[in-house]
Amino acid sequence: MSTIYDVAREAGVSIGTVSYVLNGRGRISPETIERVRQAVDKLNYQPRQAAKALAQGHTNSIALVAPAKIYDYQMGLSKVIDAIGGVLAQTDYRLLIHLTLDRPDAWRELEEPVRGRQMDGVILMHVAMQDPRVELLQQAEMPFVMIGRTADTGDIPYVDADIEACAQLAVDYLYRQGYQRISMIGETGEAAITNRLLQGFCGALKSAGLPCPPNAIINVSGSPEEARKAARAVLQQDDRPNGIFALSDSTVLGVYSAAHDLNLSIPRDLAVLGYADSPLYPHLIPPVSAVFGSMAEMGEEAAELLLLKFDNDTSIKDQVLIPPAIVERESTCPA
Amino acid sequence: MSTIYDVAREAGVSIGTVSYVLNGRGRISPETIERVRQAVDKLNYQPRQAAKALAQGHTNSIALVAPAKIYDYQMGLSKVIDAIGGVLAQTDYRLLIHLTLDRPDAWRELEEPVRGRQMDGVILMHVAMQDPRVELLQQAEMPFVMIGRTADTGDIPYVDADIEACAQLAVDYLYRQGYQRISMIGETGEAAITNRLLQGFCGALKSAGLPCPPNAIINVSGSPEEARKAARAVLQQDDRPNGIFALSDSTVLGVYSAAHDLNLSIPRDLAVLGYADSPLYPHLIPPVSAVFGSMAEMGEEAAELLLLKFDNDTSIKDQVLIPPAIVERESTCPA
DNA sequence: TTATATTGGTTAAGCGCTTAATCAACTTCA
DNA sequence: TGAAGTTGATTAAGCGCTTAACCAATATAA
Repeated sequence: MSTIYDVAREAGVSIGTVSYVLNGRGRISPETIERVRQAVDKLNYQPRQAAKALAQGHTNSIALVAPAKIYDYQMGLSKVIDAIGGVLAQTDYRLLIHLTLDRPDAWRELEEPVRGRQMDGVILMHVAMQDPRVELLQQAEMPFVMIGRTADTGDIPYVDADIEACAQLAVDYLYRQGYQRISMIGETGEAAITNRLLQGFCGALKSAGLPCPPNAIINVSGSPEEARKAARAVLQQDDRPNGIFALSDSTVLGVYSAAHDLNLSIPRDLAVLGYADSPLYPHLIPPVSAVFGSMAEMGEEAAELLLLKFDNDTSIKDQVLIPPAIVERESTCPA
Repeated sequence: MSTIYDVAREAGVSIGTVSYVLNGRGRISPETIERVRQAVDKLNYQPRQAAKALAQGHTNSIALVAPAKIYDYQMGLSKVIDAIGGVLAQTDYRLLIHLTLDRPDAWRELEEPVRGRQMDGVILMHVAMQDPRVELLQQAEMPFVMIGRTADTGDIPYVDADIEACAQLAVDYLYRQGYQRISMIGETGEAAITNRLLQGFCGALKSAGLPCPPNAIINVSGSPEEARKAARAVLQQDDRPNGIFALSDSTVLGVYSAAHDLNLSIPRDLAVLGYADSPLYPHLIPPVSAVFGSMAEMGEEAAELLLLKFDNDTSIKDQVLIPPAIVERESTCPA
């Protein structure tokens, strides 16, 4: 591999000049620029990133950290990547992705890169507020933004769907479609999220003049199997729900299976409303209606927020809630 | 952030000693090691990766490059990551992930990191042999291994499922289950792959004493919609197939929808056999039988192969084919 | 006792860049 | 004509590590 010295020699200039040309700074004459360019091409030169990073004190890359749990991908990872990539393309930042396996202590794999400054900033996606990585980032004074979690404390920047509004909208919508007995099933992860969901849920019921049932939310782990079991149990009760708000695509899969088990037809006997913008939804049978805040918007906001942090702009709003919308498909019987 | 100088001062030794302690090399007394350790802890020191990389000439990280196309995730990305992670955990290599968006020229985003030596090696997953990135890696003399593609030329190292054997096994299996009119639908990507599939497909038919039909393989883009249309067209023919080998999970989704459109019951009227080990398969209705070579095995092999390349071990077999297996679920009517 | 290893470090060069400071050669202007 | 910019470079220090080479002190062997 050729170095900046080779290029300098080839072009008959000093390495400083080469550096200035490559970075478009300094005062260099057009002829010299051209000579350097040609030398670069001829030698097929590309600056070594480690050297650049060491000299500059930053790496010009940001990392997206997300769980590798497969069904989470469906929850819009690619849309987020797309959006972040779009924003970063305007800058000279690059995007690294750290997918964390679902193993105990897997978070530690982030320690070396973060504290060793492999990146300038981090976007944490679908990572719980209490996750040790949050503290890691804070202690390492690494700028970061969370996606898909709403913080309770004021000092953690995040972009999230307005899940309270989501729950409200979901219930509202189902109710208006004629489904009056509504349950939520899914993995809420944290108490804070559960509470926010219940808030929206009960709020919607109340404004419809209905009481807020106990056990409105059925918490299951992320796997479709668990959701299937839970849904089956609920759907066998006397006063079984006729509308289910399923909090992830894997929950939807479970609920669909449960409905099939019990010979319930969707949407005739049971409405299923998904959460998030899973690419799976249009392709299940029947296609799944869903409520969600745009992942693309969240990705964009998060990226921009992080970039602002780099300019240590303190005047920015650190907490962004994306308003939800409904996509109507066939699992909820459009009136 | 503290540097190695701070640690050296704190421990009362030279920076060389600190470096030796941290890397477990050199000859250092237990007492000195302890002192350095304490200084490291006290100052919360972590070596800056850029400095380390520059001094050592390598970064101790390898990159997994894969398309960000969402349905591809299902084809085992997380299993591959898991497997690679498992292998790398034994070493001191770290795994970076570069997800390439489905945009023209998106491959160029790999140019800077690769030529700038941000990683020591690359694993290319589900990337075509003719992809410009292959040439990029070769020109940059960056060690790499491909996953999920079989090379025709001898000089490109790869790990892939034995797709010829997959097709053969698929047909064989369907045939034995009583499905005699079999079609393949999916995105083959390259002519080489199509040919290999046909080879296995027709081989199996021939050994069953059947002729090899024209149009045995229906090539569609990766989207479920296209697969749905194609499947619907095929299933409306006079002599419609009663068994379909669907080459990806998104194809399976399309075929399932098509069957539903035409009121065909799976597996009674139509058997559907998926390809690859998608986590989706167990959760569709009915659960999807599939044939595939283990993604975990592929990931492991690829990682080990790459590590061997680092020791420029030339004596290694560069081409690995993983033998396929069948997972029987309910979409193919177990006899 | 003297030559020879061994132990436990230190020294300093080098990795390949960036960039502030500097400088020589021209212009411009009073 | 000389002082003051301006242009287009060069110089050299520094980023934070690694590591070969070296060295002093102590242990071992002849």
